[in-house]
Amino acid sequence: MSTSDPDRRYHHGDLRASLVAAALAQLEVGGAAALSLRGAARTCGVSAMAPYRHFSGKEELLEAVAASGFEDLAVALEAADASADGAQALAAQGAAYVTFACRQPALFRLMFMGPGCGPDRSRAYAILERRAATLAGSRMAVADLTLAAWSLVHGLAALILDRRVPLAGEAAEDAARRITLAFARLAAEAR
Amino acid sequence: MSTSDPDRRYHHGDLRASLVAAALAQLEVGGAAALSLRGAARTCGVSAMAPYRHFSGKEELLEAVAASGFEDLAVALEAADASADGAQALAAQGAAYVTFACRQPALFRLMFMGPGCGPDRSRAYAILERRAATLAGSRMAVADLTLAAWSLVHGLAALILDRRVPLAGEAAEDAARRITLAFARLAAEAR
DNA sequence: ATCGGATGTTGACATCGTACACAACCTCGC
DNA sequence: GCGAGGTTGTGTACGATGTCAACATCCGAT
Repeated sequence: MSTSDPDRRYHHGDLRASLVAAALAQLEVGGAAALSLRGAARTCGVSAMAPYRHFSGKEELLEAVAASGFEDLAVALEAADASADGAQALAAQGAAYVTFACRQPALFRLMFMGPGCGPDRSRAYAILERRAATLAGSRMAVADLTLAAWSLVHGLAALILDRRVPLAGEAAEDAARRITLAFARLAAEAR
Repeated sequence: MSTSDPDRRYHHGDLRASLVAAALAQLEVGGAAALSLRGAARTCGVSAMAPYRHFSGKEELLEAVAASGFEDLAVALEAADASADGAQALAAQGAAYVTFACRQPALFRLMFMGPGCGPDRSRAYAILERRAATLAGSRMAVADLTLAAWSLVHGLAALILDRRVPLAGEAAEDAARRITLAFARLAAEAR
């Protein structure tokens, strides 16, 4: 009707994307515990049941949030993978991985420890594998090297996020670069 | 009173331990999502408020559960650390770490991704560090080597648990042993 | 213009974590 | 013995959450 506030249209326009954005925002400020379906709906100015028109339930919303996180991760890794030197590039990827985790800890956790554990070898994996292939040799197959490199940075990120290791901010990224580089050189020399 | 059922004593006897055990059991069957304070109380045949006499809230119960998990982990790592050869021992520790995670996935998650993120360099860390010290050299300091080894197995475990990697059961442990061993040898040779 | 599907709303329910007040029990000092 | 006082468990209540069912509103194709 003509008299009503344009912000209060019955139809939201793009609720699905707004819900994902709201969930992401909530994730950043309050951690995973503060993420509620109702809260996201409230943020979008919509009723508690509206999200169910776009997601089958809470879990599916979280999966969508995680998916958007994987997109960002892939972009960050691709950007870091610039150096011509294989070991340097791998180290840069490692640092970028840890940086991503440190900057969006709750998102990172959700992406990996979340309820949706789909076996999706993501785009990020492909980027890493491409680099690892240039370093692999007889001592370590490509698959193992890729898995080792990924485990290394993933574990480092996880340990840092959970404060299992006294590193934070810049120091964390430095450690990631240093360790990934050492690992890459070890692998390259032993080829 | 003499007529009452002995199972229905007003005092439970050892509620605290029973609650931790109940939570652990629930964790194994239904994952972290199925873990509720009320549920644990119900399992123990006690009112919903009783747990608050032993824990300040849900978080503290979870911390107690996690602590019991760390105990078990340390025991498992210590048992695996038997071999005289440093690289072999490190590989065995890595396999044991992954095995632990695979056998009690929800517990493992709770221990690390749980709400309580205390900077406790646990006993498990000391065991690992001792081994790593025998392999470190000029190329990689003890601290970095320890951190790298831990990150490697921790990341591997995390990726396996979240099905990010197509490994399960025996294959997972094999991969852990293989990769940890390769890493340890690389480090030892480059010393 | 209208009809149907997509989108949102209201109301209700079970469950959860937790606060407050009260009851049963155990352990002392006497 | 026995009663005082702390310890442990109970009952009730409140607000928040995820989800179901039924209903309302809107937009686009016909």
